[in-house]
This record gives sequence, structure tokens and C-alpha cells, in this order.
Amino acid sequence: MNVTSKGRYALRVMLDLAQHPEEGTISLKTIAERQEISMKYLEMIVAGLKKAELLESTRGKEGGYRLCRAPEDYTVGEILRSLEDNLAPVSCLRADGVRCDKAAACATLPMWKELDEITNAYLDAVTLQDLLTGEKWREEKV
Amino acid sequence: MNVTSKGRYALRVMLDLAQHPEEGTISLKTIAERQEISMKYLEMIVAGLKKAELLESTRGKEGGYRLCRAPEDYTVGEILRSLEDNLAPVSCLRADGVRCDKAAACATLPMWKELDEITNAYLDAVTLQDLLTGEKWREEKV
DNA sequence: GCAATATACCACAAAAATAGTAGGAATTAA
DNA sequence: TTAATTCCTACTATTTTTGTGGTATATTGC
Repeated sequence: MNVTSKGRYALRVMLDLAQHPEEGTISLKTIAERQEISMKYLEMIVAGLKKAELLESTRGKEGGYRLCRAPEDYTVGEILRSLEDNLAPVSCLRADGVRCDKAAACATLPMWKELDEITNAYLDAVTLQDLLTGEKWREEKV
Repeated sequence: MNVTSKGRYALRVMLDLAQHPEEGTISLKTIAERQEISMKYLEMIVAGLKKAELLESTRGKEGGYRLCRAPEDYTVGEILRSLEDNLAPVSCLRADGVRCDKAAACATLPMWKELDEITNAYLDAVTLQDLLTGEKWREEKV
């Protein structure tokens, strides 16, 4: 579970769109300026988000990107997974990972699996809306 | 939470020592051969484990390494933390991480913190002995 | 004392992953 | 038709990970 800048930027793009619903379709240029991220780099990131059908786009002048669901219908987990291929804690759990020839005898594999399940369950329980309001963390631990 | 080969090898060294208590002090050469890991690379790893006081060593002929506690008194969390400086999911949580100037306004920071707490709590609840027996995962989900 | 076997320490190097850039083609509204 | 914009492909730089090499120091058995 290493969240890189790609994943963090993806969240910021989604949050930016969620924070400005009145603007409708928003150009990458606007988002890049507001978030102070290079527009060229963002291009890569929104491409991933679009491929995962997390947002929609319109090309040409006056074009841009917009959410295609309500903020409470996006989970942080799916946003991160759409860009990070490294969410699993160890490489042997990753889709492309080298299959360890000792997997059957590996004393640690079940632990990594459980850890992976726990982290994914947590991230799938946090929605974009939760991040927007922040209540989840303000009210906690009363 | 990206566990690299350093952390995985550290676990294997600790497990190897725990699996051969009758041998007492064991040389790196022996461990390297049993685990099929380059001895030179292992040197770095045991140096970290020793620094964290997770094992003891004797120099010179007939020397080597040995555990200084019972297997149930080691947690996987402390073993990994002694070698991985990357256990936190995002760099802004890491000790050496660049302090983000927007931390106060960051909508995602509380989430990363909670995720970090959850993963550390899990890893601190797994002991070397748990890995040795594997029971924790065999009997689960009945 | 000396040879053999170890750990301890420091610097360097190769490989892989991450982060970011460059240039231009295709599309659309005004 | 022009300006703004997404879309696509390739390239480059930086950082992290994964090692290697060489040497100094310590200990044991002969």
C-alpha cells in the first residue's frame, strides 16, 4: 500500500470537481491551476480516471471533465485502484507480481492477504463525500 | 505501506532463527544458504535488526546471530518498521517526508492517518510465533 | 602467535519504479 | 476559421530499491 503522487493527485482532481458542482464541466487547465499541478501530468491521471469510468469528458472548446455520479457514490478505494497498481502491500499479491515459487509454503502470505483485505475494506468505506465534509474524522473518538 | 524485499527478508531471517532454536547462534552464511538470499544483502538487513535490538550477535569464529526474545514477543510491525522507512501509506506521514504546506487544509490527511493506524495495529497484533504456527489463518473464518 | 571464520562498516553501482515533459493530432463552440 | 480543449504517443529525469565490493575488526581453535 504505497500511495504515490498519481493516486493523491487523482483524489485531488475528484475533490476539485466535487467542490465546484456549479461549474459543470471543468477544463483541466482550471483544475491544474487551482491544484497547482502541471497540466501535462494531470492529463495522464484523468486518462486513467476516465478509463475507469469515474468521470466523463467533453472535447473541444468549452470542454472539460465532470463527475458522472454523486460524491457519496465514489469510494476512495476505487479511485486509488484505478491509478495505482501497487495497492497491495507486497509484490506477490499484485496482479502482475512475480509468482513466488514458494507461495504454498510461505508463512507470511496469509498475513499479507489479510492486511490487503483490511486496507481495501477501509478505503472502500470512505467516500468522496466523506472527504468533502471531513465529519468522519471530526466527530470520531468522542 | 509498501513492503519491500528488505522487510520481507527481515521477516525470513527472524523466522529462520525462530525455526531453528536448537542451533543457538547461527551464522549469516547458514541463513543465506537456507533462505537463498545473497549474504551481502543480508548483512545490511541484520544490521538494521540489530540496531533495533531485535537480535543479538557474536563476532568471530563460531559467531553469528540469535533472537533475544521468545518468538511470541516479537511483532511483525516492529520488525518491518526497523527496516522499512516507508510503512506509512503517503509520504506526508513519513518521518522524513516533505511537510506539505497545505497539511492544515488537507481533506485527505485524516484518512491517511487513520489508515496508517489501522495497518500498524494489525501488524502489531501479529507475532513471530503466529507466523510460525500459521494457526491464526487456518482456524479463521469458521 | 596464527590461520580460519565471522561480524561490522562504508562506499559504490545496477535496475526498477516514479514523476514529469514534449509535441502534436483530433474535436468542438463561437 | 480560430481558439480552446481533450486525446495520444513517446521520451527523459529523478528517486528508490536492490544489490555488490572491499576492508577492518573480533573470536576461536590449533
